[in-house]
Amino acid sequence: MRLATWNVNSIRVRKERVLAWLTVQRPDVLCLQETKVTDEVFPHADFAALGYRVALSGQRTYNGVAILARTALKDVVRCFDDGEDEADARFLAATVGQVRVICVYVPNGQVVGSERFAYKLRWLRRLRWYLDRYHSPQDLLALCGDFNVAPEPRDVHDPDAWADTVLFHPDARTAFNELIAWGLRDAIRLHHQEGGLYSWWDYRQLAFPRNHGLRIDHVLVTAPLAAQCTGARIDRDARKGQGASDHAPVVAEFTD
DNA sequence: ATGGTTGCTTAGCAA
Repeated sequence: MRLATWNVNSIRVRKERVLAWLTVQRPDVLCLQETKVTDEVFPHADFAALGYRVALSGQRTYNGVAILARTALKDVVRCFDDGEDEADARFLAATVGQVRVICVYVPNGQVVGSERFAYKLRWLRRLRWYLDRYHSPQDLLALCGDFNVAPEPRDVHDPDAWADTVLFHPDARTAFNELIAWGLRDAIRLHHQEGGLYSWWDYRQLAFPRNHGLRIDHVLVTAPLAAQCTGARIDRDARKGQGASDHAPVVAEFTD
């Protein structure tokens, strides 16, 4: 199984690029974030033509997540079901084959100390609660998406400069680590230990050509799924050129 | 210290 995650920053603007990427990469599962469209507007037919089925939790203007798969998507869930009001479409889970796939778009947090940052930390804790409540670390489970957290200094081009920002703040890293501590492995780190592997580059200041990036998009897997993980990579090429998302896809491979 | 870019929506916000 080939599993990928990609923050596309508007499926409307990125549709042709995503279709072209699917045609070449042929993942079995693709998790999308920031689709920015309601479910009625999502271009189902274009993906169906490439052989993909779709599970959606969409929203106008902001957020929006989707899971594309070449086989059936079963037992679709769209919220934590923890009793809290949730206006944002940031969570989507579905079973593909034997694997439970969870697609998340973790809140960015905007500014450290803001209400949005508190919401980000709270959201990560709710995600941990969801795993405790509905899953076991022994499940075949992949938690994929844009976490808006770079876990370690080697995941940030300039850790000192980014330490006070929402993407690399100690509180965000702690919340992320508490999620990992439930029983998850970072698919990229199962296979690559070097720094300089980034999944997001700001549109501004020529950040991409300078490789001023951060690794904030992740495929996190339970131990049983980690045992089946034969490789992982970030497709930096997908960030190149005009009309690219500011994120690159993360791809992981598993034996069946 | 600030700005810079993109997308959605139309001047300002979110990222």
